[in-house]
Amino acid sequence: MKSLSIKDIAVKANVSITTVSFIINGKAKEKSISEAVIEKVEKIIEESGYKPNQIARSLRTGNSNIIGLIIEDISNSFFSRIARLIEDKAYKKGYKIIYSSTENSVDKAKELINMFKSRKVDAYIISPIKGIEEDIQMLLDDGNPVILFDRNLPDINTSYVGADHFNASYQSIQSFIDQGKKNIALVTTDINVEQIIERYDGYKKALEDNGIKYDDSLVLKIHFNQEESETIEQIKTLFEHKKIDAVLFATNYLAISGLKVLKKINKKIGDDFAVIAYDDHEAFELHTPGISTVQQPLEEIAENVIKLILKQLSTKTKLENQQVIIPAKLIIRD
Amino acid sequence: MKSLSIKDIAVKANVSITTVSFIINGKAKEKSISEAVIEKVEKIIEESGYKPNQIARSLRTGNSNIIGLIIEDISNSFFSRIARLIEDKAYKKGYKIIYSSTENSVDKAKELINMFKSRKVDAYIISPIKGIEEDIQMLLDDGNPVILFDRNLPDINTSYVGADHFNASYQSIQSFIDQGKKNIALVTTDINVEQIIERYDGYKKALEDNGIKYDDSLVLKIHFNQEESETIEQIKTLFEHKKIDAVLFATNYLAISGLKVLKKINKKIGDDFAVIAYDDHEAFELHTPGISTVQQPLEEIAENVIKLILKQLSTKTKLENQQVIIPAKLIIRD
DNA sequence: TTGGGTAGGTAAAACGTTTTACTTTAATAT
DNA sequence: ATATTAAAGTAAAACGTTTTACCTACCCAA
Repeated sequence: MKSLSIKDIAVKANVSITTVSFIINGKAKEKSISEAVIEKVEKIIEESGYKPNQIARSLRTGNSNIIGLIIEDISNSFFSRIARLIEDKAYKKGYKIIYSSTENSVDKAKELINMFKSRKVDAYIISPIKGIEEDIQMLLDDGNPVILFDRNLPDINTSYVGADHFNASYQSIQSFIDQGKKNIALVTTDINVEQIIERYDGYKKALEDNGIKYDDSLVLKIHFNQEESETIEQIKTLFEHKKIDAVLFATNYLAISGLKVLKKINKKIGDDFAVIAYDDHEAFELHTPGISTVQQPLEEIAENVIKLILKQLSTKTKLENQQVIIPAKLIIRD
Repeated sequence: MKSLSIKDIAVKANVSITTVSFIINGKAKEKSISEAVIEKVEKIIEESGYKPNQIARSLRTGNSNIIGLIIEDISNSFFSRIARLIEDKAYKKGYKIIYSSTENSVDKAKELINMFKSRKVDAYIISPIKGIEEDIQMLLDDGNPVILFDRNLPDINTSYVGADHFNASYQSIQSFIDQGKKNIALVTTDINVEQIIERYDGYKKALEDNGIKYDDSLVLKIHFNQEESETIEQIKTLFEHKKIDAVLFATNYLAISGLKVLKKINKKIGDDFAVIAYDDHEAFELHTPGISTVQQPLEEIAENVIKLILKQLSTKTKLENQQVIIPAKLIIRD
């Protein structure tokens, strides 16, 4: 069953294709089509259930009403929740989202950009990784709206939305110190992205400002793509061999691995051992005792991303770049 | 900066558009294009970074290499993990995914189907809700490959992949009874989908088979779209006013709300109060004591879905429908 | 010498829209 | 009476591909 085309409608209504097109696109008035014709055509469209072929439309107009979303991993709750919020808001403005996960692979990220390009997406929302600067720059050079979020690329000159990772990290460490902690560990990942580096910098600076000597052996950098069992081993080693009274986990999945270790070695969180996790997770509220976390303002991030994108899309000229840095919130639980 | 077209390549190589097209599509041999020309053109394509415009391609060929994925909510970890697995596997075969969340709204689901239709997606993977049977039937009538997963629609005659919800639920209840429990509650949702109904039926049948009288007041049906605070209130009321020694939660988010209640009213899970949650969640393993769960075989579900879709896509004739029911696994923790 | 076959290619239609530039008719102004 | 303008609409080009049907030149067999 072939689907209807604008031509079928035109024939049925006994008018030209042009006329139907004007009516579909709400330009009937301005192109002085009579009320009678408008009504007739609209009725036929309604009855026949005709829907314009978006592909043909895209080919002709050059835009697709699709926004490409490139993230690290849709199965990570931070990203899936952001994705949902962005999808929601975009949907209301008539935009669809195509997403894909890079899995932190530069090659995959590049491929994704190419694929989005050949699909002529109208805009790009990217949580980037190092190594794709050139590709992003090409998009910008071609005049595509691009917004980075969660992680920034210092060399790229475009809008960015993200949480204030440095301060969030700093404050977490400060709160440990205020509780009298001295031996504070950091469990982080080795992926080389701004946001992780800032968390590290915040950790270091807070120690320094409080006159505590930075000890490299208290910082554990977990390899990104490794099996969880190995991660658990490494954290276990750290906990068992070092004198530690507090630990900041730089991501929620690392914290989850860390909590598994604690359960395994039967170490209790309490007065002599404190934990803070970066990025909230349902498991943390439920945990006994509750796990303190740095909450990223998901809603606000999504809101700002989509606001910037839509603003950019609705004007043809390139807008001023904006760097939106949103404070994260330290939630203390026990 | 306009992007390159096949014409630009043709001009540069001093051959016809047709020739370039044949080469791009690997039909050069079969169309007897000389080695020399092939090489020349390929070199130019390589150097110029030309990528065919997929939109034009889609318009001409009628297929998009895009698969539409319609789910309830991408921010639910069950769906986001399935989505990731499907995306992965599809990607390897050159297919992209467009997804959207229905939020359990019939209207939104219908809109999504229409939107996918007008975008000419090659296939549909749908976790359906009641009320869109007609729309799905239309897709099938038009010859589109459609696969349902997680939830089936009994009236629709197409392939389906999902877990064996009835038996998983039955076994959970049986395990309670084997532990000597008598007053077993079910906390479920009021959305009217197969998979939820099966869980309910399994609960009922297990009680019946063991000679325990079904008590309607022990079954709490939570309204789907309500605030979590209200859910917590309702569960709290149930726990406080009824004599209960075991409870099965029909979804993981309900279980999480339930655990929050237990924490709040300071009721311990143990010998006199047992809990099983349907669908695993990281919080359950970490919880003290560990929460037993019914684990859905995500990987297998995704695998089967994509296998069926790809098989269907690679043949032009409609294949035999398949109903793949995969056993779920009861994981006992403590 | 003719006919057929094949190697190596190309012109042009088609996919379903949008949009520009144009036509026709009627009304109005001078 | 004539020029101008407005109203109502349309023909055809263009977007970038794929694909069908064709063309030309050459070779070889009968």
